[in-house]
Amino acid sequence: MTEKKLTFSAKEHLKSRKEISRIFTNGIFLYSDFIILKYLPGEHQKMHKLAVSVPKRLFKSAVIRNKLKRRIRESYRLNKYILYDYSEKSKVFFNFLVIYKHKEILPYQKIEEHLVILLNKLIEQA
RNA sequence: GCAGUCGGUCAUUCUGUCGCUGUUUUGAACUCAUUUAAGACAGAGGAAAGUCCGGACAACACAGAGCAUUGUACUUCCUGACGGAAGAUACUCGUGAGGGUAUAGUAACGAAGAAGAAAAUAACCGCCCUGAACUUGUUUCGGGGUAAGGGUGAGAAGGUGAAUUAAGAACUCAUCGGUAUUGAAGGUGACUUUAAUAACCGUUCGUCUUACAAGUUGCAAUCUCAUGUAUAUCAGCAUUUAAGGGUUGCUCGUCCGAUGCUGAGGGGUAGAGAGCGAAGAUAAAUGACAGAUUAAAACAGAAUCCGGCUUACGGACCGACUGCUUUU
RNA sequence: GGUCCGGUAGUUCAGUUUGGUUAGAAUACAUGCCUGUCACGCAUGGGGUCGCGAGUUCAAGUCUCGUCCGGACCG
Repeated sequence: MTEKKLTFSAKEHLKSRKEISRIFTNGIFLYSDFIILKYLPGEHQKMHKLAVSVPKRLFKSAVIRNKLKRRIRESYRLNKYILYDYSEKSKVFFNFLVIYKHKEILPYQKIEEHLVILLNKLIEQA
C-alpha cells in the first residue's frame, strides 16, 4: 500500500467487547521486553483493528496511563504500513491487543522500536 | 535588602509537519440509512481527585398520630440547600503580621480504673486537748477536737494575708479570680466596659431537657427498540378461612389472605438508542516530532449535571501587612 | 462511574459496640525435658510503634478528621 495514509481513525479501533474477550482467551501471544501483543485473524474485514491497554496495577495515575496509550497509538499509526504491505499479498487482516508490560515510563522512541519488532514477528508467524 | 503572613489572578506561549473527537458547510457515491474528500468552528481542571456534604433529575414506597433513633446547635447577614462572610467568648501555636480548635440549657440523675486516707456525707499520717499504764520516755494503749501541713493524682473542697484559737475551723476584715442578680453606657446581636449586692464556689464525661431536620436507592438509576421464550404480577368469578404478612424500628390505627378457572401482561440474557449538554465518548477523543523564549517543567485527565468542603501542587504577578538588618 | 467493607505477633484471627491497670488465642519460631534419634507430647521464652498523620481526653487499638493500601458488590 502506498504510505500516503498515516491515519488511525475510530474505525481502526477494536471496539467490540466480544471480540476483545475472544482475543484474551484464545489469542496468540507475542512478547518483547516491554510490550505484550495478542492477535487473532479477523473475519470479513478489510482493515486491521487494534486495542491498546495499560494495566491499572502498573500505573495508578490516569495521566500516565493516557500518555503511554497515546505513545503506543502514535507509534502504531506511523508504522502500520508494515502490516498493510503484508496484507496486500495475503489478504489476511488481524485483530490485536497491545498491552504495556514494563514498570517504568518509557520514552516514545523505545516504544516505537519494540512495536516494530513485534509487528515483524507477527508477519513471520502468520 | 532578606525572611514571612493574608487575600486575589494565572496554570507557558508561538511556529511548522503528521494525526484524533464532535458540530456544520460544500462536492462525490447512493433509493434512503450511510460512506468518503476538502474547508470552518469547538475540544479537560483549579483542583476534573477524594466521594466528605447538599441539590437537580429518575425509579420505588407512602391514609394518619405518638414514641423511639440519628444528626445539628454562639451572634448578625447572604444562600434553594450544603455552606460562606463578618464578628463574640474560651483554649492553643507563632517574636509578630496571623493560624488552628471548640461553642444550646443545667432543673434532675448517674459515673470516674490504677494510685491515694479520701474522688465529695473526706481523719491515714500529722497537729492540739485529755484519761490510764508503767519501763518515767522523742514510751504504749484509749477518748475527743481539727481540713493549717504531708505524699498520690488530670482534678483534693476558690487563692492570699490579718484577726481569733489548745490546735484549728466557721464567722469577721482586706484583697484577687470565677459564677449569679440588679443598674448604667456601647453594640442590630452574641457580648464588652463599669458600679453595686455579699448570695454562691473542685474537675471531666454521660443520661436528660429544648429547638430544628431526616423515606429508600442511585445515570451500572430509569425508559424505548429488536432477538426471544416461561410464568412473576394484576383484574374478574367460585370455594374456604383468621393463622400470618405488609405499612418506618415500636405502639395505636389501617390494609391485605389461600386454592382453582378465565383474561390481561412481559421476567432473565446479550446488543443498539435515549437519559447526554455550544468539550463530550461508549475499549472511551487534546497527541508525536522539530525549533524559539536561560529551562518547559508541579499536582494532575471530564464520563448525568450543578453548588460547596477537604486533600495534592513547581512557579509567576498584583494588593495589604509583620519581623530583622543597613542607609538617609 | 456508584455503593460498601477491611488493615492488630512471621501467618490466621479475637479485642473496637460501652475509651482504663501489663493488647490476647491458635499456629509458626527459639530453648529445655521426654527418646538411641526425629516427630508427637509437656514446660518456658522471645516476637506488636494496633497501616500512617493530626485532634478530643487525665488516658486512644477503641472516639473524630485527613491520608495511604487491599478487597467485595451493582449492567
